[in-house]
Amino acid sequence: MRDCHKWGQKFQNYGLRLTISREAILEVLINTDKHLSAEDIFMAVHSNNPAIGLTTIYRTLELLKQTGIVTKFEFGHGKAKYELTEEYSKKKHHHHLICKKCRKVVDYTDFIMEEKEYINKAATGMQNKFGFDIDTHIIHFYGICPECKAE
Amino acid sequence: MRDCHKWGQKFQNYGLRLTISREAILEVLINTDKHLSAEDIFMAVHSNNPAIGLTTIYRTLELLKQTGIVTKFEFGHGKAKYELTEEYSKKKHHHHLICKKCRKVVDYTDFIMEEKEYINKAATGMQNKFGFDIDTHIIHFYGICPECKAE
DNA sequence: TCTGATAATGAAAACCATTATCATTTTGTA
DNA sequence: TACAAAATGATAATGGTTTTCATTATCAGA
Repeated sequence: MRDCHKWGQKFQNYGLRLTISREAILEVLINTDKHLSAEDIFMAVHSNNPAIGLTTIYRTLELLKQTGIVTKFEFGHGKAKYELTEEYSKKKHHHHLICKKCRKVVDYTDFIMEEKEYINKAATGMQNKFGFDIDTHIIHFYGICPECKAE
Repeated sequence: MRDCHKWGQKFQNYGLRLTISREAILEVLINTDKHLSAEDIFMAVHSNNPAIGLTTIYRTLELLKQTGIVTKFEFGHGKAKYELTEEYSKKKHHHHLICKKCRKVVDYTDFIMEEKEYINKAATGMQNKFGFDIDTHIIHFYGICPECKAE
């Protein structure tokens, strides 16, 4: 990687330090296209940096969430999953497709224009109706994946 | 109430019994327009039926979820919330608007046609692309409510 | 109505992801 | 280099949810 300028900057602005642990965690997040739990990240980091504890993973993820670098998702299966926000990720804007049986999560990137249209209308509507300022939305689709269907 | 035929039927089909506890829990769910946690339901049930324990609440909610009578939501603040599915509820199809500060949840029912259009396209797309059978989706909007903004 | 098989229940303990505590180490800066 | 602030790891605590297990309620058939 060695491309931490963007975060380095962000960390500075928040008075935070860019430490080995934090770099290692970011590196894991950058080099995956999966949806990792804190424990997944812990194990990935652990292979190179056995000294980094699970507590630090959680703390750092919380920090990264607060600075808008990662998003935390709860798919409803106990463990939360984390991924880089659009601004910091190579991934396109996407939603999640979750298999109710095996809990696999797949990204879905089509029909973004249609989605934007709907979301904008809805967000404006809510602004007017309730005075809520909307800044994020999530869309999850639940179903059964082909592998589980085949069983 | 005394209008349990629909569930009574459903319970029968699954070889389940329609007990006092289950009726009491359903009654609470019917007579609210809020998003209740297991504990909320426990407390509501407890006033009339002090003998019913929290374990039964959890077990029953899981059962109701499996039979498609209630939906479980995880808004990401610890406790899961439950509400009747559309088929069994007086509520219209709606989505959730969640205040990130005070965690209030508000229902939002507008722009359903636009939503349907987008969701149908997306669901069909996913069917074709991944072979996933989609049967539910959730849309959550996150923001700051007017009360929290005022503070 | 009784009876036995099965399902449902409550209390308590177990679970397990996440958070808080606190003493120690690391970091950036004077 | 020295010092204050931030970061860390090990451990304990938290808290919502599940399991366990002995007891009780329910239903179908005799």
